[in-house]
Formats: sequence, structure tokens, C-alpha cells
Amino acid sequence: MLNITLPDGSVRQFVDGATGYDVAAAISEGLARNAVGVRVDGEVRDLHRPIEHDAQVAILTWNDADGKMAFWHSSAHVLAEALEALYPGVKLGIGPAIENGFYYDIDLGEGRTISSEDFPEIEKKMLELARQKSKFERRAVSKADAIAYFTEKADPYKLDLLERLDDGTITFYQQGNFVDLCRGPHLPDTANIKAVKLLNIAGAYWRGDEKNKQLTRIYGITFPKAKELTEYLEKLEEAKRRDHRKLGKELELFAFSDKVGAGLPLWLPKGTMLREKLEQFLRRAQIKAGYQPVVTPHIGSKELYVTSGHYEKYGADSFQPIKTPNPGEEFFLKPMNCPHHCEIYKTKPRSYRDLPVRLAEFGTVYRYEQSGELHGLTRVRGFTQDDAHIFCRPDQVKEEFTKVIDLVLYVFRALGFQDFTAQISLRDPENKAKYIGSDENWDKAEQAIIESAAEKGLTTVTELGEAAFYGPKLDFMVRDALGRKWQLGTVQVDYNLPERFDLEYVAPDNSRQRPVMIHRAPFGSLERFVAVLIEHCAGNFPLWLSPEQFAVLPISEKYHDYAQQVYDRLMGAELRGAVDHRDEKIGRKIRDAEVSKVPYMLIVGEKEQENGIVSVRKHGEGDVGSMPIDSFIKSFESQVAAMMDGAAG
RNA sequence: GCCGUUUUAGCUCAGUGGUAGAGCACUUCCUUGGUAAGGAAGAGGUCAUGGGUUCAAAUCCCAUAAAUGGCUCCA
Repeated sequence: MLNITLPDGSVRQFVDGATGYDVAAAISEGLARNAVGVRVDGEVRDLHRPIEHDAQVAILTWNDADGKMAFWHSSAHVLAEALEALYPGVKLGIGPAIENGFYYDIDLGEGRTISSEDFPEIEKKMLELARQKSKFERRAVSKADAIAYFTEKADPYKLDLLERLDDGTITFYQQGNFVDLCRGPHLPDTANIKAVKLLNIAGAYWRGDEKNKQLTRIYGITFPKAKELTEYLEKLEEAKRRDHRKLGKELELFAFSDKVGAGLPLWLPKGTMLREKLEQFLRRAQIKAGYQPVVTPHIGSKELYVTSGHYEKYGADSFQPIKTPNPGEEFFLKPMNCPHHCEIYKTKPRSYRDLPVRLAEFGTVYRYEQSGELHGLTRVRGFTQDDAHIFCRPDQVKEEFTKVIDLVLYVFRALGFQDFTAQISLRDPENKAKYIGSDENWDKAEQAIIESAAEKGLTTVTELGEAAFYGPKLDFMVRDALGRKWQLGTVQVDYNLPERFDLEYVAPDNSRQRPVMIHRAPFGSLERFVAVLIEHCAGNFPLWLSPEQFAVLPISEKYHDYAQQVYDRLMGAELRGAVDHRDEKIGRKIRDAEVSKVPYMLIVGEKEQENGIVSVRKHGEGDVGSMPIDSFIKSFESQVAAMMDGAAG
């Protein structure tokens, strides 16, 4: 007999050889019908695989993340089966499930191509195969048999995969006539796959190595219900509507020009207003937090980067040096601000009493990103970091880290980013040699990060081996309203640059000590931050940031004078906006203001002029009634203040 | 950087080898209108750039650039 413990803690008994399906069926018929897999003592397995011993068992359905993975992984096999049917001789690479769907890498062979125009036919074939309700059958095979099978099939990629697998761990899965090397687990059968959509097609190197052959990767997604596919596609449409590249153009925030150069954004007046408000906001917060603003040039001599080590590592792949009339003299556009800041630190001897020294700069840096990597404002070749470097004693690292986290949280709250996680990147304990800095300091810094993150109650994930070679770091990952993940703020401990620049402070015993350096940027870069902010709020910026906070809309030309009076009053109170003087009807002016996402529309006509009031309309909400101009200003100001107080609390 | 796709008016996009189009935006005129598009007329294009094929190229071919979806990279 098998004792099966269910997630609710109850224990049920089953005959030997019982499967996950039997367990599901014993719980309810509906569960058995919807089950896609089973978790046995933490291991996700096929529903119909016998459970060998007493275990903790959870039935997985589409609603479990692991259930979705099995569902999509199985869908990838169906895609492969369809491709084999439609494109005989196709060679298969790998076909895993991913966060949203699955893909399969294929090699069509010389001269054959496939494009998104072929998708409908492939989708049709996949649905046809799915309807056959083929069982996914698992079988263990010996390495020799596996090699024989794929040699016979002349599938070089599977053979390559097999080379790295050990005998005894190899399993095949078969549905219909299609056999694939696969660890599983899979769905019981193909019938659950009711809706199929192939999404896009792309090149991908075999094993992710650009020295290898490039395969064709087909991305797709499947669902157990057609309705869910429709909803997913609607979500994609919504993401497109929020795309910062689209909104940036529509709202006239930024632009690019071939003549200026790829990846070099031009900030238009409205975008610049937004950006300056963000800068102003952070500048103030940083002054309060004890930072000292500094300004450094956009270029630095080659020597600076030889010292920092960046020349050796990135010199060849950077913007190439700027030459001068002096032979041999070379300058680089600065790819980061830290070397300059190190030189500021070195302008005078520092006492342990002076530390920490916090140098802050909105520093614009230039990096020659690969052409294929450029993407709107999130990946550019010239961008401004809200950078600062904290030079402190090793015993101050933790306190400084905590303060930086406070600052980042303050910034995120003020901007409405509630859903974020913090990733702690530590060194690989197996391979300590590849990191610079003493063991003792690393331990101290890693502890400092872990503890301060815990004290601040951050939701963290810890990644071993993800630290930079010069120090551990903490990155803030923000999810936008659609659940997409972005890396914004970062805090990094650095033992390398203080060493390379020979930074020192005088300790109480008069000895020379090495300070620790902390790089930090709450926004990361203004460019990426604005991009994420745009997508996060779909272009409806918080009132205090909105480039245009109001639009005065006169009913007709007769009220232009009064409109101007209203405008002057608001500008006097330091609100931002404009009067719509066009010869258009009020409906049209309202529509245009709504479309351009102006938070407040102030409609003025005869009534308003006579009574010294404005008729207020709120973006997305409509008419909110009329009030004296001063009341509007007061209510406006209290709203802005509330946003800032909320952030501080 | 690599693979695929795309590039036509300020914007969004039609146009499959034979006289360059639409809607919106813009200009002018009419209209002075009360909470999401008033009407009319006009102006606006080296069809990304450079080569080639052809009697003839926005259209077919090649190269370059940029954008875009991925891959690789990211101080």
C-alpha cells in the first residue's frame, strides 16, 4: 500500500502502482479531468507514471506554474510533430517551455525557409494533431539505443545533446509517430491543447553560442481554452498600446534621428520636462541623504581607463578614441562616471572621520552597444545615470547600504512602483578565485547586503555567481502593470576601483587604509527609467511629473482673454500647461486634450468668466464640476503634496 | 555583431513592372460652437540611400543605413 500525503495534510492510501491520475480521480472527477501532471515529493512528473513509494503528492493543473510548464513543453512537442509532417527532413534542436509559451529550434536545411506567413498552416496542423488525443508515452532508453535512433534519423543536434547525457538517465517521449529525446514531464495526452498561436520567428544559435550554426526558432503559446488565448492576445495588444516607443512618439517625449545616430535619443520639450522633474526630485532627496553633487566632463583621457581596467576589457568594443593635434594623445567618451569620481576622491587626503564621502552626478555616459541590441529608450548608446559613489570604511558598508535601500524605496513609492523584487547577486562559492578583494571583505559585504535587505523587508531572490568580479550587488527589478520585468535601480559594492586608483584614508592609528566603494543608481538610467515609467502608467504620469498638467479650453474666441487670465494665475502658482487657442469647438479641444493625456482640462466660457471660476474636467474621468480658480489651485497642490507624503511615509 | 522582417507625406498605412494614394495632422476660408472629432478648399513625396536588371522599377536583384523580433553581449 502507498500512503499519499496531499497538500492539505490529509493522508490517503492507494494500491501499489497507483498513479497521479488515480490520486486525482480519488479526489474528484473534475480534478482528474483537468490534471496535467503531478508533483511527487517536489518532483514534477507525468500524471500516469506510477508512484513508487509513500510520498507528498500534489495534483497539478493548468493553474499551477509547473502545470503550465508541462502544458507548454508538451505543446512544443506537438509543434515539432507538425513541423516534421509539413517539412520532411527538418532537424530539431531544443524545444522548451518558457515564461509565456514555448519555442522550438529547428534547422530546415539548406535553402529552405519558413516565415510567419506559414504559421496558420502550422497552427492548423498542430490542432489537428492535438485532436487525435495522442498519449505522451515515456520510456527509458539506453544511451546506445538513443544514439542509434538519432543516427538513423540523422539528427545532429539531438546527438550533440546525447553526448552530454549519462546512460541510465535518458528518456524518450512519444506522441503519435513523433519521438523526442526529453526529460519530461508531459501532459497525459494532446487533447487538452485547444488553442494554438504561433507568435514569432527568430534566429537563435545552437546552444546559445554564436560560433555555432544559427537555427530558426519558432515561438508559440497554447491554452486549454480558446477564450484564454483571446485574453492573452488582448493582453499583448494592451502591451503594444503601452509601448514606450509608441507613446514616446505620440506624446512627443523623445525621438531618434538617423543623422544624429542610432541609439542616441533626442529629448523633446515634454520629455525633457518629465526628465528634469525626476532629476529635481532625486536631487533634493539626495541632498537630504548627505550626497554632494559633483560635475565631471564627458570625456576622459585614455590613461584614466587604463588605470580603471576598462580600457583593457572594453576598449576595442567602445566608441573609438578622440584624437587631438598632439600625436598619441587620446580621449574616450566616458562609459561610466566612477573613474572620474575616484579622481575627485583623490584631490585631498581623506580621514576616517570624513567617510563616507558620497559623490553624486547625473552623468551622461556613452557605450557602443551592439547594433542589434538597441531598443527604444531601454537600450541606448548615450544615457544619463543617476549615479553616485559612496566611499566608506568597511564597517560602514552595511549602514550605507541600508540608506541606499531607503532612498530607492522612497523613489519607487513616489512613482507608484509597488510590485518589485530585489535580486541579491553573490559570488560563486565554488569559484572564489575569479573575484577581486579579500575573502573577509566579501563576506562582510555580502552579509551587509543580505541583512539590510532583510531589515527593510524586501522581497528578495538570491543568485549565486551573479556578482560582478569586483563585488556583490543588489538590483531592483520592477514589474510593470502587465507583469513584465525590468531591471532599474542597482547598488554595487566595489573592491576593485579603490585598489586600482590606490584610494586611501587615514585611520585612527595613522595607518593608510583602503576605502570601499559603493556604486548606486536608484533610477539606473533616466532613459530606461522613463521608458518603464511610461509603460507602467500608460503615459498617464503622476500629476507632479506630467509635462503638461493642465489645458485651458475656451469655449470660443470671446473667452480668450479670460482664458489667459486663468493661465496666468496657474503659471503664477507654478503649474504647467497651455491655452488651446484654436478655432475649434469645445468637443474637439476636449478630445485632443484627452488623447494627449493632460490631467486637467479647464473649460472657460460665459459662466466661468462672469463668476471667476473654471469648469474642471479630469482626464479619463470627465466633468468634475466648477470651482473658483484658487480652489482648483489648492486642490491641485494638495494632491501633489499627498503623492510626496505618501512616498515619504 | 549574427539571423529573419520592415522602411511610401509630419503620423498611421494602402499601393505585385506602365501618370504616387487614403485617413489624421498642417495652411487658408467659412463657422463662435458648453464636456471625446463642425464644414470647404489647399499645400505637402529623391517611394531610406547607392548600384543593377528592364523599353519601363515604389514594385525584381545586390549592397549600405535605420527600425523591428529574436540570439550573443552589457563597465
